[in-house]
Amino acid sequence: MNTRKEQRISALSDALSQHRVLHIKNAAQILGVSEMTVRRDVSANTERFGFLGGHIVPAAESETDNPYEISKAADSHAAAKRDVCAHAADYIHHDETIFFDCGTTLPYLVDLLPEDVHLTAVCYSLNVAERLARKPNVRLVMLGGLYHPASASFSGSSGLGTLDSLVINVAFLSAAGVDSRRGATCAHFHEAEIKRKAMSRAQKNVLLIDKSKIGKLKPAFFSDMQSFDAVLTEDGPTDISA
Amino acid sequence: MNTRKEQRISALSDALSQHRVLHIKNAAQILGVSEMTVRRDVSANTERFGFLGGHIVPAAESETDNPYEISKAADSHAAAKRDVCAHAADYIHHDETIFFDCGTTLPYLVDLLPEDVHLTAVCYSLNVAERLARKPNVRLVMLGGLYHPASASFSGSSGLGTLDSLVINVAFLSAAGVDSRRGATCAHFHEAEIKRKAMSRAQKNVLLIDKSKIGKLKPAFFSDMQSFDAVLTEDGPTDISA
DNA sequence: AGCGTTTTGATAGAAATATAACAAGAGTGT
DNA sequence: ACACTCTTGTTATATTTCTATCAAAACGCT
Repeated sequence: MNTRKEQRISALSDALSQHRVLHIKNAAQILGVSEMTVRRDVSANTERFGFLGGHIVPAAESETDNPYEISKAADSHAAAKRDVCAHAADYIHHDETIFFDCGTTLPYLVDLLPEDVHLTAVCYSLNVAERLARKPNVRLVMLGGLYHPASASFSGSSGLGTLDSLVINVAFLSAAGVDSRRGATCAHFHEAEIKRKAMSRAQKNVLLIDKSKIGKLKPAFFSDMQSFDAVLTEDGPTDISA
Repeated sequence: MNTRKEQRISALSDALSQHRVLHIKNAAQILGVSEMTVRRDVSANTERFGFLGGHIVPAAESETDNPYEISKAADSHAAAKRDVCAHAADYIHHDETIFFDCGTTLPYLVDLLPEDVHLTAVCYSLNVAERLARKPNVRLVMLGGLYHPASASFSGSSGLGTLDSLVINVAFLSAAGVDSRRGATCAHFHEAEIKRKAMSRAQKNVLLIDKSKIGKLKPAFFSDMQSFDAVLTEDGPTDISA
């Protein structure tokens, strides 16, 4: 069975995968049917398509139901993270090899990278890799392994092995907890392992944290504070031991 | 300088990275300004934001100008690829380890995977990994290395080494060219290397191609046709040597 | 062909979004 | 404080999108 309707759905799906969004008018033209029919097709297939204004979008894009409950906290955290990363620009130079840690802070740093900066980037997080892959002048090296959804990162000996063959000029690290006496900690042990190895391979280690992390303690230790060449918060370079 | 406007832009950016789209009303509420101001902010920052219906979306999402010039060819290719993948479902069973090749066909296969199928997936392409990572019941193993934008895939000895430690039940492979006498070929040598290794580790090798690939020849050879346990096209299992 | 069902297109009215113009307010520098 | 500029909010209007309804067309079945 291959009804007309199914054919339209299929064609719609194709068109959408090309243009990421499609105006109903265009969709109607493409499918050779009326706008009304397009509307009906889309609303009958909410698992695949969604509406947004007068446009058709892939299902995932359509607006989440939560009209407004962005916690002020999460919101300001994000702003803080961007501020933190703004200070990191000073440590990035042309033609260097940079290690990007996983976590929610580092993606902001990648977004802030100028389009024209030419560098080799090393990462082990899907989030970060996606963004780095879009930069035209970045040579991307990814450490693979087993995927961990919680941090969108990979773990495994092959990644650690790859690090052994790399010279890293600067490593940008994040931490879920930072304490002047107990050092930098994160939530997962596999992350700590990669962080440690990356730091040992790097000429310069820069920790990027928003201030909310200071004083916190997480299960996986990966470095004492002395090992960082700089600690950047939203206020710029900061001395944690103080 | 950190004007009110810049703060809003920043906050908008944060809100957008949480919800992928944002209705103007909600944005106005979040930022504590009028809808008119939100509109002005968005239209003043077309590099970062776009409009879609009454909604704000990340810049990349907003509709491309081309109202309709989807080549019939490209269009039917996409449909063909989905059709090809539809036939592959028969080869996927619970709790097996599946290798996913890179290329433009395989992402369709991932999209077609049922949510509830539990399997270990091995891949070496960013496209495919992103999609696999979204599947709740998939344990993802990614082969890392140096990134190749042309195929969104990675190459390197660490990935090959990882394959050595895996047992693969089924490998789904793609090819840019298929010829009954000269075998399966692809555009890049680093891909061929991975494909060969993956095939050698797999109990079953399934080639997924749309029929347009038949008779074509590309620079990098990776397998003769006899080595495939099945060749699937949009017509289902096909005998290429015929 | 004839009948009932389903699908499609057209229309009109309601709701939402977009644009423009103007007034009120905030910020800057003298 | 004053004049000036820039930013923001409000209102009104035009345009677009949405929903519901009904008639026409296509389809399936006997």
